Amino acid sequence: MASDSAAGEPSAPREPREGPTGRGALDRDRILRRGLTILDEQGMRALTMRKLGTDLGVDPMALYHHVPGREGLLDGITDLVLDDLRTTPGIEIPSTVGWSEYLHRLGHGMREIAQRHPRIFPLVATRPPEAPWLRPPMRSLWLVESFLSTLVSRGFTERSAIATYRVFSSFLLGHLLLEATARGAESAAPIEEPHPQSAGHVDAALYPTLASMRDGLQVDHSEQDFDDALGQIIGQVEALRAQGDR
Amino acid sequence: MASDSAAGEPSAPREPREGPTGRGALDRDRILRRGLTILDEQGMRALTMRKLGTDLGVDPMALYHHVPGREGLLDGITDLVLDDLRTTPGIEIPSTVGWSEYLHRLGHGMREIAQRHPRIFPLVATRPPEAPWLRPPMRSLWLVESFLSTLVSRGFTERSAIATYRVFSSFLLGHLLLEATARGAESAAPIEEPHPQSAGHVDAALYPTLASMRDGLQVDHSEQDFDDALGQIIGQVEALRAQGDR
DNA sequence: ACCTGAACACCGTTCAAGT
DNA sequence: ACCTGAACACCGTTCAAGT
Repeated sequence: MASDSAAGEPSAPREPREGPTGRGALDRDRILRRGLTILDEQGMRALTMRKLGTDLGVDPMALYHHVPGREGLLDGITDLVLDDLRTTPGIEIPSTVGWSEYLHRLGHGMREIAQRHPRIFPLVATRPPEAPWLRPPMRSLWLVESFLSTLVSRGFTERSAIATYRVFSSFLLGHLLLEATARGAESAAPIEEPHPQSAGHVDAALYPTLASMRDGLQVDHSEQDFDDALGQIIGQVEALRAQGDR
Repeated sequence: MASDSAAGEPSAPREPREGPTGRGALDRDRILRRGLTILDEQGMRALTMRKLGTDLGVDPMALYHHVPGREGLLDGITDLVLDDLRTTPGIEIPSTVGWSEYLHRLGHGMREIAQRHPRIFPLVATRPPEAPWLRPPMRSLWLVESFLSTLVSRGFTERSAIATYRVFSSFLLGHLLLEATARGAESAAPIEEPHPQSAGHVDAALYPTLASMRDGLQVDHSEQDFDDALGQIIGQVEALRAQGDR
């Protein structure tokens, strides 16, 4: 909910400025947030340095004074989105909860972000990571730091904390990415809709099983499925923790 | 191994043609395969309609007679890569193996694809799915059909087959995508290398836990980790199957 | 210090014209 | 039927010039 304040209609937030090009009108944060809402509303291809510039009432080339090109803009937006996790209760100050509650909140906090920004979430998995040497690699080292230090302070050995990071991160990414692309494709189609009528039709001759199971396959249990899977993973982690260093 | 025959050096397969622009020189498959190797070797941004055209010794605009634009080109390449699974033993003719062996082979077959094409694999998760109504959505319906029909023929109920599809697909995607971005970032950097010397350095003041665990975090256990996780998932599926319809 | 405007080197795609 | 070439409407980015 925190970041959405900047994602509303472009009506009110223009007020405090003296004009579209008033002094102080441009800074990195304002650029990033405007880019974020364009991405949310219109998708990847609509986010253009030139359009973003004119959108902010400024010569497009002025952006380069605050942001290191388009690539850097995307990285900045991705980090901005992930930053919302910082204010999630139980992650902000993890010392108040046990490790399994921490994992639970982290999982659901991350899921909320993926739901809020389905068009952007794939970037979290796809952007070049801040620490490429990390296996698996990750953007936002602060998140990994928080993750590991929380587990260690709860009695995990170094080894089991690392194993947990690996199990948990790939689980989370897989689940949320699939959910996000489902939602992204759904809310997509600003102009593009390749098969408007064939949508949802399955050729029963080619794919008999698929066709007969169609009803079951299209029901959306994602909330329930996610929670089940999260529980499974936490169970696995419990086993990891119990066997400690080996 | 099957598709690599076309992805190798451009020495032998050029023979039957009379010249770079000889008649019949251009067809959809040749375009897709050339695009695939460019993507593998030079990454996303290097794949340009214009460059692909001249690369094939043809006016770039000729491509549009065989491929519906760049977006369609990417979809075609993604499908081409996934098609390699069709020849994987145990998936080609699944009736010869049990369900757990099938899942095992499917998992490892998919992993091989992700390893072979780390720059392309993210597209599998990211391209608009062929069946958006499917939860989770998926490209290549044939794969889902094969998956479900195999399970059903091994005695899975409809319900447990669907549940298995959900558990398995998100597991597989998460693991392989993280591995692929690791490899992709590694083999990337054709020109771009933002932090050549800071690479691998962690600020111990900012991230003390990360810094102290560095050695353990950078070891690559991915083969072992994948196999372990695959085993876990197959165990979960066993439980799903046993409890049948509910 | 920050913004501007022209310029450069590209893109994807359409379409009339060729063969 | 297939390929070509010019054209259109865009891109990201650099850089000298303004204020």
